[in-house]
Amino acid sequence: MSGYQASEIEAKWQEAWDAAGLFRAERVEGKPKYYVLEMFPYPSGKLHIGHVRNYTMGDVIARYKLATGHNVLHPMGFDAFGMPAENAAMASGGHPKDWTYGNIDTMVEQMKPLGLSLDWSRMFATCDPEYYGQQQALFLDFLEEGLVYRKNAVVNWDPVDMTVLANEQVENGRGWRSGAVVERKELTQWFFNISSMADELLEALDGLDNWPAKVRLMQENWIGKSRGLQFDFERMDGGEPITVYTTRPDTLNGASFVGISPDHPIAKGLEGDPEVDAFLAEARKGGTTEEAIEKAEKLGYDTGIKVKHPLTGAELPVWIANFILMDYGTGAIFACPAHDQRDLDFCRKYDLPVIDTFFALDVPQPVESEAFVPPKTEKVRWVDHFAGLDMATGEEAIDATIDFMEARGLGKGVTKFRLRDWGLSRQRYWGCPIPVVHCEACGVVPEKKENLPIELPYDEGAGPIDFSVPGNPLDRHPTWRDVDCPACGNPARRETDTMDTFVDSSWYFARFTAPRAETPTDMTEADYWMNVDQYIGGVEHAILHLLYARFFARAMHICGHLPEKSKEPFDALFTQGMVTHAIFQSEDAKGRPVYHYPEEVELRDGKAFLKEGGAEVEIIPSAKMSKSKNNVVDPVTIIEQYGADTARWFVLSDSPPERDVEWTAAGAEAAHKHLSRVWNLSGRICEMEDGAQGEGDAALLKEMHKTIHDVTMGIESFGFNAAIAKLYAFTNTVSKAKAGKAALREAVMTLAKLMSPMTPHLAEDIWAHQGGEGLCSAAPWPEADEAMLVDDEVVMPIQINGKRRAEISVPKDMDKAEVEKIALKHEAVQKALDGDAPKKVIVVPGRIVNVVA
RNA sequence: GCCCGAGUGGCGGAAUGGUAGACGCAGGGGAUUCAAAAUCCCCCGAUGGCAACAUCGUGUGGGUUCGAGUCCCACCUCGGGCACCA
Repeated sequence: MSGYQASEIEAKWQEAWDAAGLFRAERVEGKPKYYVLEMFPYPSGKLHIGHVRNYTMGDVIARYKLATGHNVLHPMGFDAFGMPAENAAMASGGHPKDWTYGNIDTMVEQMKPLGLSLDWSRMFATCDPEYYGQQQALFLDFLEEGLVYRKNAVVNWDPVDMTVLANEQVENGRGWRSGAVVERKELTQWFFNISSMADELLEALDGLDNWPAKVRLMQENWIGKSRGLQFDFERMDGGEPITVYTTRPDTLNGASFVGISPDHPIAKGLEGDPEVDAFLAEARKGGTTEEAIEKAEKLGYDTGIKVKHPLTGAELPVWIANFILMDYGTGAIFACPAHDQRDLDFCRKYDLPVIDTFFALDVPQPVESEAFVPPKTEKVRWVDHFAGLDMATGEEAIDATIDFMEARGLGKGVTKFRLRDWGLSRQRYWGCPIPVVHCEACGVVPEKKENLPIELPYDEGAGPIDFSVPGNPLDRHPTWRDVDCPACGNPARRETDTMDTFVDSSWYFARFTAPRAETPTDMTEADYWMNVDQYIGGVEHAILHLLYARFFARAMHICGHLPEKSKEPFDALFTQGMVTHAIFQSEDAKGRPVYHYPEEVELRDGKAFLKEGGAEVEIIPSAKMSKSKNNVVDPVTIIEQYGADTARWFVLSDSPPERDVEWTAAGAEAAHKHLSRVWNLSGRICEMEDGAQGEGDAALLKEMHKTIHDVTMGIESFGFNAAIAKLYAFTNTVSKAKAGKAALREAVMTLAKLMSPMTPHLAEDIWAHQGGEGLCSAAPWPEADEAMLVDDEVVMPIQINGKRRAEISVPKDMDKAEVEKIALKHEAVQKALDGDAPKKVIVVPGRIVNVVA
């Protein structure tokens, strides 16, 4: 035997699985199904080791479920629309479509050698017209149900390039290409009415027991349900009252001004005044992200308008402030600087009054430069509170205030959500066209379904699809825009905006259940395969993607494309960490950083040296892989060097799956050595003489059952690293066991089966060598014998005052009193007690004894 | 700025509120070898001690508990998200 040759083994078994059609998913009524899905990749060009980890995790689950008798659906596709394809076209010419499909081919080619148990027959890319045509059909259905509508919203506007920018294209408030200061500009856009489901999406989080608590919490905060007070400020000049919404009505006494958004109708009404225009222009500078708005310098403009405080009758000025969002509440607030840091900074800057409305119980200090913002559950002392409160918490005061205002007809308790409607229009080429037509006579007209898909124009060669000029090529296309109105037949213009790529990824999981259907889904298939039993992906998608998909599933149910049970489409969610890698960095003569590829570097005693020249380089550990830092590990290289099983084993072995894992060459080497060890072990067992039982048979069997139990639990609970640790330990046990051939053969075949979800090729090879029946991948999962899991004797540590001082070995079932008696007789305990009686003795059966002296 | 996580030996990490450091890497010692590679065996948190053992030790500071890596409060550092990156 020549040793473990991964490349030969892996190709051979992949062919065998293919030939057996092992991973082809077909609906079998009555057979329990299991749908495993990893978030599908963006076709960036090359497979990343992070993908390998992600898909291996899903594969472990898929293969395990196959072995436990499930009909497994494990599909793969590509999230193929998006900006990088246009950026590539901008940088080096070519067409986004060619770039994208080229990348998909490469990535599929790189993915196949990993031996993933995927049903490749179901593969699609979201840029396939067959897919996005169905997405257009969904859009039309949503439109009919009132789930899509048009309104104005702000975008990042580059005033030099005259184009809309993505947040990513805004760097420090400036356009990435032009360098011009970005402005916030309003545009009419399409919106999904996700806020109409805000309460439902919030309530349903409670039912998602198999989602990480942190994701549910993040979504809860994002939806941001709040109860507050909505009320009017009368204008002294008799104009339309200003309606404000506040979540802190209890601080109404401390109001020092009323603030309105630069996009508020009153602010717009003042446009034309050069001073106002100048301020609004200034206030609209910068990007649209909440982060940019929060961090921007707080600016205000006194409109000169005065309003009357509804309770005190005091006159308050109305200011336009750049940090007030038109999208949240009513776009108008009252500011209470004493109890809000942002308001306080603003008031100090513009010399507005600061009025304390409550003080801490112990030291009543007036607010100076720091706002007093205690938790809403803390009792504070109120100053002349209108509802007659003296000592009360913020929560109590808020309720009392709302009651007080409602009773007098001055305001209304209102529940609002932070969640905004989902703007889906993108002024870009490489996305799903929005299937509507603008007609002068008929207005916005939906396309007829029989005209779908509305395909993107390809226009081979140079020409209309040109990215050397800023803006959307569809918008300047000479012919694509021109259509006849589907309603009246007169000349009209096609909508040139395309859909947000989040739309593409909001229903692909449903499409996988019937990827070639002539409608978005096939209800028979959807009813059988849905829901996704286990969804796996990065935490970075905790909010947007997962919330949008939840909305889409509900919307699809309303339109009859998904069953009721799929309103929550993902039964269980797991969020995995990234794969990181050290950066090897030195400096050039001018002190600029130079990054070295891992293969250029040699490691000795924890230090890194250049292979060429031998100079020492700095090691920066655990950095996110990035092309510009030269620390990307290419899975293809790893597979060529060690094989897919080694790569799979390594990415699962060291770190817990939800955390980042650091790729190290030493770790990969070690994983490969271990797999060789197992392979050799199997070989040695094959060559043994038949016959005699070994003295270690019973002990080996016992360890085997414990390992089955631990590994099974490990896989079920996503503790892959811990499961692998048990497999290491069991390998050591088997190789040291003084057992007969039959027992060893059973042990190593069990080891192979337990390893098969992680290292399926190696497992298959060992299975065949040991004469296993059929394919290892198709063999049933072993079951642990409960009787084998318990030891008759247990070692119990004895603590004295919480510190471990001794241990005793007692029968497993010995009762507490007996254990206590033995423990107290122990010399260490006797010594500690020094003749006194113990104050207390705690015996936790089978675990520990603690003597309090 | 706001929301959510994470922090344990030289390193990756293990540990239903119950013996902190399983398992792996690196390192040290030994066996084998003419020698090396490969392989196999043993040791391996810090400090003190020949040793038995003792003290300290899970980012920092407090707290709850017979007992805290685990629960609570405050803080520090790093990571994710902030609605047009996917």
